[in-house]
Amino acid sequence: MDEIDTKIMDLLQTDARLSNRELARRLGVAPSTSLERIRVLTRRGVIRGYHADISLTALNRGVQALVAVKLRTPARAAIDGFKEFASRLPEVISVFVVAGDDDFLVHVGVQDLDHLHAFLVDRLSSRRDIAGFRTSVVFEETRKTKLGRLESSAVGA
Amino acid sequence: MDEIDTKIMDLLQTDARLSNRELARRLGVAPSTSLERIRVLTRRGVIRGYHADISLTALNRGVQALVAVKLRTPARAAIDGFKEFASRLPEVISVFVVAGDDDFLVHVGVQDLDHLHAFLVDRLSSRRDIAGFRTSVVFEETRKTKLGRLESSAVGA
DNA sequence: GGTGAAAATAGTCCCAC
DNA sequence: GTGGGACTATTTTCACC
Repeated sequence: MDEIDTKIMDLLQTDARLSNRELARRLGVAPSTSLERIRVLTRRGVIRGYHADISLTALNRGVQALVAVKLRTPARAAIDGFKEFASRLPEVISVFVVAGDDDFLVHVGVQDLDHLHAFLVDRLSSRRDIAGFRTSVVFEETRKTKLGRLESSAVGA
Repeated sequence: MDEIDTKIMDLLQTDARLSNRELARRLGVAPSTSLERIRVLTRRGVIRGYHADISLTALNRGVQALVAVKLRTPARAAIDGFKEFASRLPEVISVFVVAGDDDFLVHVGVQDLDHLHAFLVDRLSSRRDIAGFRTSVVFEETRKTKLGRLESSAVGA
């Protein structure tokens, strides 16, 4: 994982459709070299895939919310059960299994507030395994398009 | 926004590096047609970009957390100020400005729990504009790689 | 809007270093 | 692990439908 690999990750995070030729040019290596680097990074699971970023509005998901869910009995079976359930709902964008005040944070994207309401009362409230949930409607989201690699270092000392 | 556009969004969400030729083949249209469709979708802001999905572990971010932040005075200036601040921190993956019990939900990714601790006490606790925060450490994340377009419909009635 | 063919450009493999 | 070169494939434009 040297400087070239880091730069490949940076460049492909910014524009996954860069041609291999252009990638090689920016790296200062031959195209065959960058191609081989990409292959290795992919095989090692460093590059997990390439995805188009589609406007949520175009997907009829102009309204987003983060729903913190607490289960009645947060044991393995209940957690796995809810996780599977939530992941399959079309409104759900991502599901975080967490430690803290809650057991899950569910990121949902829906058409409007009526659909958010419907999601909460029809899909969540009816589940017996949920002790309760708190909903945070999203006003604005800032997502980093390019994530840098953090220094591998000890803290403080 | 017809069936072909929808399928383009699906296919490019799944694999942004699909060649235009292969895309056209799967759509059942000529390559020049799919190329033009992509151009229009991009110009209209439906396709926002193409990004490689890089393993968080490879980026030294094996530990993730969601931090719910409450400001002392959630007025415009304070909100914008904290949003700018949080977005610039290298540990931060995304920032949600929300309504509800909190003012922000900050998604962070760091090397380990020591670095999470350092992030919280060094970067957040020192800020005078923060009334408090709650941290949820992430055990597991399930993110949808392909987001479908939701039906455009009224709820209930 | 969509198509097909031609010209320009890029991807990929092999082999020598 | 890297780079050059040859071969193949893809992208892109454009006149036409």
